[in-house]
Amino acid sequence: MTARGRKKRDAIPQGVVGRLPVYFRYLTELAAQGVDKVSSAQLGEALDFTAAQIRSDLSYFGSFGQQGYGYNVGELLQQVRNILGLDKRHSLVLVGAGNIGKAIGSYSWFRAEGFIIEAIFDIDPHLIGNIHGGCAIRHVDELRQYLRNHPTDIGIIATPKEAAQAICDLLVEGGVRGIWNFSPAQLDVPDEVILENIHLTDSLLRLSFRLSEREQRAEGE
Amino acid sequence: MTARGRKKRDAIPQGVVGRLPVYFRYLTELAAQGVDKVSSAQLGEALDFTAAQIRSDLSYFGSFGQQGYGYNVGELLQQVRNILGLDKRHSLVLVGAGNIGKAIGSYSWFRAEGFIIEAIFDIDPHLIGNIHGGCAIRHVDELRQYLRNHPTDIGIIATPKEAAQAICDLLVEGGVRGIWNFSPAQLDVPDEVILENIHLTDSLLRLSFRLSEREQRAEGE
DNA sequence: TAGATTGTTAATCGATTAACAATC
DNA sequence: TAGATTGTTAATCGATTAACAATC
Repeated sequence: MTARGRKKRDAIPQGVVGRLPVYFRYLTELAAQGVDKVSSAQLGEALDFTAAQIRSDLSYFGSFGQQGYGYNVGELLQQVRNILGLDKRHSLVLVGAGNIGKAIGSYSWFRAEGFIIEAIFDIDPHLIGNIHGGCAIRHVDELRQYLRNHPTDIGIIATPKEAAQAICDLLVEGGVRGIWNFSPAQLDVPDEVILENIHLTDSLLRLSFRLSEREQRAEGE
Repeated sequence: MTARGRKKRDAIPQGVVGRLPVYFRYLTELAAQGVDKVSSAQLGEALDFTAAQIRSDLSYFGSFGQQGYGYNVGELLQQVRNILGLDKRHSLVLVGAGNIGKAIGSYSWFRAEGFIIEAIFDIDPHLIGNIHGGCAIRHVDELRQYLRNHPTDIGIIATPKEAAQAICDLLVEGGVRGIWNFSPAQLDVPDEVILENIHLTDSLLRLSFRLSEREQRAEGE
């Protein structure tokens, strides 16, 4: 089966999807430094993967290198950008204008890469009308109507846990194709909607686990 | 090899570590609902894992169930809490009091579970002295001295990318055992320090990737 | 006791890596 | 051309799952 053949048929494994952004970040850095050539061995060294894994990952999407040379940084970066969907503009709505919502809304990287927050919603009457990053904050009651009039790719959920599923349902009903969830809730979405979670507490618990694992190992010795 | 034998010897696989916080979250919910019994089949159904995987995961740490009955929710939750290290208090410092830093600092869940932010640092003179969550913000120049006087378990990095590695080095030198990194930087830490990243941009890129993957699949049909 | 469900072993599946022919 | 490095195949490794004896 050819690489191109695989592209349309099989789903890309989780592991590969997880590494693509890492490649993107590093290639961006190399490009900024003016490096114009890189081999899979060099990439592997820098990112702590094996060279074989990098070549294997990239081959899911095509043949971007040249035997005896390696990869052209600018060209590979462009390919990875396209693979990640950064050649398209994405429209977003942000629900929840609390601390996390504000932090997300003010991250300029997103906008620079084509992820445009078109509207912000909150339930707190005191916040309504405030301008945040060029966006007026609207009442969450307007969300349904807004989505009817403004087709939206991605809904960001930055509400408390209790509100998250209801907001998620509204977003799905309103036709978003992806949900970026910052609440600690375990959300239910239909198969056709992509759910990506940032579970801060899970992350801290993994860290905590590994700390005690280390401790116990140290004691055991 | 017995389960208890494994505990001290082998490292716990990534996958298991990733699922433990999910078990913890769901068991907490069950306990709050007053449920007192649960089987691996029921857990699997609710969390979308196989029953065998849940039993296998738990068996790394011991035998917490009873044949013919299942698991006692309260008891299992307590065990998982201990496994995750939630039976210990953890001291933290937060570096970076911008939007993300403020969001993290105001998450009350952390404190409730024993993760206490003891000090906050920033480089902006305008912020120094401000009180945030009961903590005065100090200048980052004091970080080294602070860590000398206050042994600290975990350092949180919520600075811009450019400052992250330098802060990381200071934290490591100051003796923290874990780093919780919110900057987009790819940090270098020595083997004995645990690094846990929240890479927001990677998360958004994974979502973006899966959206275009879907699109292309839809077109292909 | 009969029914249910654990903890663990063996079988399966999938992902990673080593090796190498192809070729720049 | 000789040296280097790709893309891919086959071998290896590890994680998941099915099955079941043990037993509450």
